[in-house]
Amino acid sequence: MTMADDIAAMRAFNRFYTRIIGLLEEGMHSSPYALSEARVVHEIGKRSATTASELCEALAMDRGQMSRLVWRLSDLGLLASLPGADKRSNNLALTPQGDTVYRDLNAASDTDAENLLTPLDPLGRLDLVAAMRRIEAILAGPMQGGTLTLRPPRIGEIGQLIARQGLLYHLEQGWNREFELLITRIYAEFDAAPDPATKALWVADYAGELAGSIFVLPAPGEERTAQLRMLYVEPAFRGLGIGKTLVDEVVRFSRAAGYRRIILWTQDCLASARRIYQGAGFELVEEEKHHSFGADLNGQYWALDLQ
Amino acid sequence: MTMADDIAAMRAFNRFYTRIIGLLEEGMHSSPYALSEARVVHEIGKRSATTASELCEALAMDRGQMSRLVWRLSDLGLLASLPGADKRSNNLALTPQGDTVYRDLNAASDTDAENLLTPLDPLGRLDLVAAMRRIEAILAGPMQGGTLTLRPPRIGEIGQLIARQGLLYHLEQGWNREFELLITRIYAEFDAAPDPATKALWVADYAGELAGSIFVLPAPGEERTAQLRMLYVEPAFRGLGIGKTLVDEVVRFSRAAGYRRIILWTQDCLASARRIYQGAGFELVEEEKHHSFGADLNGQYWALDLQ
DNA sequence: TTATTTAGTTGTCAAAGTCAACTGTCGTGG
DNA sequence: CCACGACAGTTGACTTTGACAACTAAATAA
Repeated sequence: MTMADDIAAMRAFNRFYTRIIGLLEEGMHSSPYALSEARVVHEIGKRSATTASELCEALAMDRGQMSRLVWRLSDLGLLASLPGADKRSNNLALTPQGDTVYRDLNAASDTDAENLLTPLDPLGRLDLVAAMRRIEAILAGPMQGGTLTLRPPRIGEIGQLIARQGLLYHLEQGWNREFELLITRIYAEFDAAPDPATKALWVADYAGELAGSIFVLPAPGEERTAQLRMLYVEPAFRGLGIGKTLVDEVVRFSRAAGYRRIILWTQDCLASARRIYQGAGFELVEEEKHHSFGADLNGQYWALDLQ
Repeated sequence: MTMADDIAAMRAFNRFYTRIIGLLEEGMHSSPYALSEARVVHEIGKRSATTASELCEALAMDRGQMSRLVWRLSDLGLLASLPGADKRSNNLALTPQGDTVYRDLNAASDTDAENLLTPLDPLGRLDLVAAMRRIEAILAGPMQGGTLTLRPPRIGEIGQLIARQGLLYHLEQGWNREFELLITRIYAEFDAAPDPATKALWVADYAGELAGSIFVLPAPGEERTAQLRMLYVEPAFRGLGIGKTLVDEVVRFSRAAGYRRIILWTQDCLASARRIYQGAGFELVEEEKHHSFGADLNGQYWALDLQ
């Protein structure tokens, strides 16, 4: 996929979605309030109290226009402006009537959105929302206020983990489909491994997006030793401490499950992973050159003794 | 994920993307042409020749507005209107100067889009474009003019196939993660199977979207017998003959590879798949009740003799 | 033939958006 | 402390956009 193709696809989507947004705004037309009025009411309702200049900022509107809009909405009784500490600006808030208008507008927008969603089958809805979330996450950059939760994988996410890691290491490290095959086997083995009390897989869920994962299971042939595998963090969510959280969780779980030692295998080209292992107390046990996934690699065995 | 969550996510995306589109249109401001003029030039350039009413239709504009716009653009020398067979309407086309303006506007829009794409890492770009394609495919419904191609899977697509089928059959049939585990193993086995001349996996690519897949490999323990597995078509792309195309390709390949017989295993609850197998000449060999994937199922063995 | 639809033009308005000048108010550096 | 620049908001004058209706002329249907 070349840059020109990407640009063409993006422009096609922009044209397409401009129409969708146009359709949704058309719906607003039936309300007695103009679009800009509705946008202002919505914005104030969301923040519950602001100043005019903040509204200009948020809605990308002219100050003059905003001034007149505030007047009109105040005349209509939807808006109250009390002078604040700073006598240059007024604190704007919705009156009770304004609040009902806000709710009405919200309800109308909700049904508009619902009308787009209802004709879809459940899978389509799931996909649509996931794609929208993804676009936001990618274009807005690492979100500020997301919450991180570790949870077991949902159905379909094992496949996603395989797909993402196969693609990711192909792009970042140039590894070929041998690697995708390997991790497909690894995940199949994990699922097939017997005792659920000694193994666990966590998905890092950051603001609803799949941001990373890790799993741990008994190391083959070694007593009371756990094997940490498949640590991975989405590029878009790096630098948020997700990798550390995942490894810490594995260590916590392994202790609780009665393991005495955790081992792992990684490659020295994966620098940020190595830093996380070091930070968690792992120590390098052995190194070994090998040729895999179409690349010359330096495999590393790390271990952590749990007292 | 409830409907209310989906609606909230969709509205959040709409607000977000309204801003993005606003930013892109801002870029247009630097050009000497107004937004509506640019849009008309772009639309005519795309179709190379049209009438005013078609433009109104395509751009959702008022006829009066369009009439004046056409006049202005004609005055500026960008547009030529020759009377057509129907003397009520004029055929509109860009003059050479109009065409250069069209190209300039296009180039400007391209760089605007490029500016959004360049800060992204390759994976982010890939994801973004894929997500945009997906939204278009879902909201626009089955596209009319897409081309279907069968091709080998790209890196990362095996994982996608696992994810999609795991999720799909969970939603449609209520199957649990046992099924996802099974197909993870099946794909791992396929990849591990030895001779590449007797096995093949196809991905159905419809207009750039992953629309379905299938694979074939030697049946274990039976001489010169092929096993067809994992036929699947995305719900959004059903009714386009993709399933039939995939099965036909398997039959063609199996013949060419010297197989004498193709067998497959399916469940009777998968009605549309059964119809495709019947259409390709397969015959039901045996049925067997079993409990798998958290459901009571009726497994069916089908076979096709290749003369 | 007449009636109706379709394509396009023109006039009139209101709303939306732009620009610049203007009044107060705030905060800071000399 | 006070002069000055920055900031919040207002107002006037303007352009652009969009919406609606009345109109002409050609095409099409009854």
